[in-house]
Amino acid sequence: MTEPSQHPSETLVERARAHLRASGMRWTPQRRLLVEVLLSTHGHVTGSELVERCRAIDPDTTPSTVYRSLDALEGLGLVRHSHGHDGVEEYHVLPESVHGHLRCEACGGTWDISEAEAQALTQALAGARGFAVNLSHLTVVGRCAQCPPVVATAEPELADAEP
Amino acid sequence: MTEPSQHPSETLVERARAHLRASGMRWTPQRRLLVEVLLSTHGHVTGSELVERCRAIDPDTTPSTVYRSLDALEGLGLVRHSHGHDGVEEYHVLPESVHGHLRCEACGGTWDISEAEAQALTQALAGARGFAVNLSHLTVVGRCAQCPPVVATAEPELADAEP
DNA sequence: TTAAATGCAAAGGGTTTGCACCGGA
DNA sequence: TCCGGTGCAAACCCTTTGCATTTAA
Repeated sequence: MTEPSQHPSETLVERARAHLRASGMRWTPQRRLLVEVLLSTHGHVTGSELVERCRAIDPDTTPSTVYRSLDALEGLGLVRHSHGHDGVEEYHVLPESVHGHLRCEACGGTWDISEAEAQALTQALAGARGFAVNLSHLTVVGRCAQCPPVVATAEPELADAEP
Repeated sequence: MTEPSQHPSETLVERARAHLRASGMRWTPQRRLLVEVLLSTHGHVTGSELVERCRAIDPDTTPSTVYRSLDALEGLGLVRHSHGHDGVEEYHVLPESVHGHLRCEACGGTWDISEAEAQALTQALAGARGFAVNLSHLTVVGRCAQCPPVVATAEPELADAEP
């Protein structure tokens, strides 16, 4: 995976263009902008965030174009979407390797979960149920090491009132 | 309308009422209906599904009331919500035990994941990262044993074009 | 040339909110 | 009585769609 001369993302933009054109789709300024924004993105972004970011660069950006382009790019496998913490669609870019996500519900931080790290889960489920985990759709929510643990939720506990 | 019957849900409705009243909240026909609908619910329901189901029984049901009551009940710990497959909020009732969910992306079936079953994952993440998994927010997507495995996604593979 | 993409504006679906009235406790 | 709840309608947010126009190839 060594790119000889240029910025890695430079190459990726190039590839995105090639992919689009190879599929009979067109390489437009709007799509180029979107691809660049996507490539400058670390973890996940929601559709509306992408609209914003594109607009920050080109104020003429239109939501419909962004969403349609996102669709197109997704069809080519350049981006993928999953469901986010609040039920918002989230896109993430170029999954070089299949991985899941970890999100801290306190600080909002996110990290990747590698296949190796998820192995404990995938194997457990495969063994017990014959269930094949789709790692790219896995988001694990909880508390990261930096955030204080939950402070005794003071919960009514309806279900356990039973003697 | 007080049946001295011993349907388990009968008891739970009673408890829900007690909980509400203990918190200074009121027990209204609308809330009673919602609680009954919730208790007759197996897995998860979306807010709008709940609105529908309530409307099926009482056509005068109003969305705003349902959502507000859902909020109230959630505040008491009687229901919990998580994010669903398409990013829709999903409620599930009375989590007697904390558990996650398993969803087959082919047949749409869902199952619970017990703490024991998730232990492999939670321990792995706790050990490696000090991350405390919130099991009730865990949804694992994949293929169940009954559904055929994915048939070679024929994916463009942008990220790794050549060896 | 010519079909694909764009931009606009309007629709859509689920959820939320403001406000006056209603009704549990 | 009194404050929480209800109902209605309108607002909202994000996303999608129809259609005429533009534009990449």
